[in-house]
Amino acid sequence: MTRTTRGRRREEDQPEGGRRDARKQRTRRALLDAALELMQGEQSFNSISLREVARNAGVVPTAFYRHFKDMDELGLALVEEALRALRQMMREARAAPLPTSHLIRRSVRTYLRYVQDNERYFQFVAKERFGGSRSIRLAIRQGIQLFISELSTDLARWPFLSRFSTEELQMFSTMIVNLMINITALLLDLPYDDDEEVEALSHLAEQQMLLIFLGTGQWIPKAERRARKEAKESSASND
Amino acid sequence: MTRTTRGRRREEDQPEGGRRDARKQRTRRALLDAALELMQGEQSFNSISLREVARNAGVVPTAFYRHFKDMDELGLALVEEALRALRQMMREARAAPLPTSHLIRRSVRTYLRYVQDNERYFQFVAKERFGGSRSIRLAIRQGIQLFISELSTDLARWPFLSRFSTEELQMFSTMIVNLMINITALLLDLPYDDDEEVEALSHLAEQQMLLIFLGTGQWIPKAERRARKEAKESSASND
DNA sequence: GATCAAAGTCAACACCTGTACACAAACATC
DNA sequence: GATGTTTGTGTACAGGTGTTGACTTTGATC
Repeated sequence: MTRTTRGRRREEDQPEGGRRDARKQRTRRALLDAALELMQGEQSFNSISLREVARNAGVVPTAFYRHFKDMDELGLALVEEALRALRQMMREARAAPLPTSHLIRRSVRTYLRYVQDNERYFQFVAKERFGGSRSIRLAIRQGIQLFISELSTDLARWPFLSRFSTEELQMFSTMIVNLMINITALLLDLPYDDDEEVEALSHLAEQQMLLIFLGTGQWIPKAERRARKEAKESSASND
Repeated sequence: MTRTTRGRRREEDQPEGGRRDARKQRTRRALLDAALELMQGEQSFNSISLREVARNAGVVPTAFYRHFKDMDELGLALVEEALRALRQMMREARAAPLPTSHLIRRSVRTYLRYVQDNERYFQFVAKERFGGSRSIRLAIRQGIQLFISELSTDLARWPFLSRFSTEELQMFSTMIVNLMINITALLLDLPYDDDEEVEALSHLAEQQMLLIFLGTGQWIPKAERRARKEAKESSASND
């Protein structure tokens, strides 16, 4: 698909460094940015028009088609960008792991800071997670699911969680991620970056996460549950 | 505002039982239903047009204005209806309290059944909670907040939760409600009422709720936390 | 420098949108 | 039954929409 030229092109194949391509990427970016900007207000993705996006990108409507065949295609591109950025944040976090002291506190704050820095993307994802077209919703959910899986393999390394099955770890991760998504939505709805409010949200998230970890501490792994049940039954006569 | 007639009207004031009023209510309902129906598909609320709603209600566009001044006003009416129905469900649940055995299991199933029966409203709320206009978002959030408060006063009656402050109970309730909202969204996205899938979702919800309750069992009330800390400090010399 | 495909512009189309206004029918009140 | 209000209809307007096809400009390839 990329090979549109006549098939020659040897030396500089990967870089795509042509002045032409640079220009193309620039207006593509402009279109994506325009869409993101338009969604900052009241509008949802499928209530903004192709023409609006083009206008906002400083380009004529028909030029849009040189980059996306559809608004839907642009939407999927946005989802992909947003999730890729998120995954990278997580990869970085893994590379430089946080010290275990105050781990929850630090993780929450790092994440919320990241949300504030990439507000536009999160705004978009939050709105479209349930409100978007089927394809967009699916793409987002898939991305989040992947995120959950990665988190659960991280959790598996913790000593006091190692006794759980992957299925159980997935459940814990799901709850943590959902929790953070809810907090994210609240953060995005704050009128302006009010540090005090952000602080309150951080605290709330920490509390909720702590509650979940306390819960895991009491959770009886599925593997043990059957064993205990049998033990109880055999000891019933001893009572 | 209701008193549009010349001020007479004595005997049949409350019933509003005029043939005229009945007709008005009927088309008002038709408009609301039309909007709900249109949202069953891919569309979000602010991507459906006034004309579309009118057309779907079997009425001419200009007739719309006899009932709502705006699409936004219709949206708020839908929010109000949805939340009122939900609150009533809860009131009924309180009137005929569930037996404590398998309480979580029964509550979850009752609720999910209710969601399935009122699918259209939940579809609407789910989409507009983050995607809608500011006023709609606020109305929904306010309604959910009220719901959370009611749940937390219910929880306060449970013996093993009575030691917590209202603030803490609110947090627990928030988590439970958020959890159920997430499950609701998943339920709404099932292709068709696949009983097996619904069963799986029920189970998931029960597990997650159980985890939270396990967490509350380990949660140290704020009031005690200070006390324990002091006790620990004074006993430090004894170790 | 000639050639050619890609990126962007321009004008036009058929259609849909919200809203204003004048009007007809239905009903309640006297 | 006359009168006035309410509910819904019909027409019209100015403007926005997605998509088309033919065009110019621009940069890469030979």
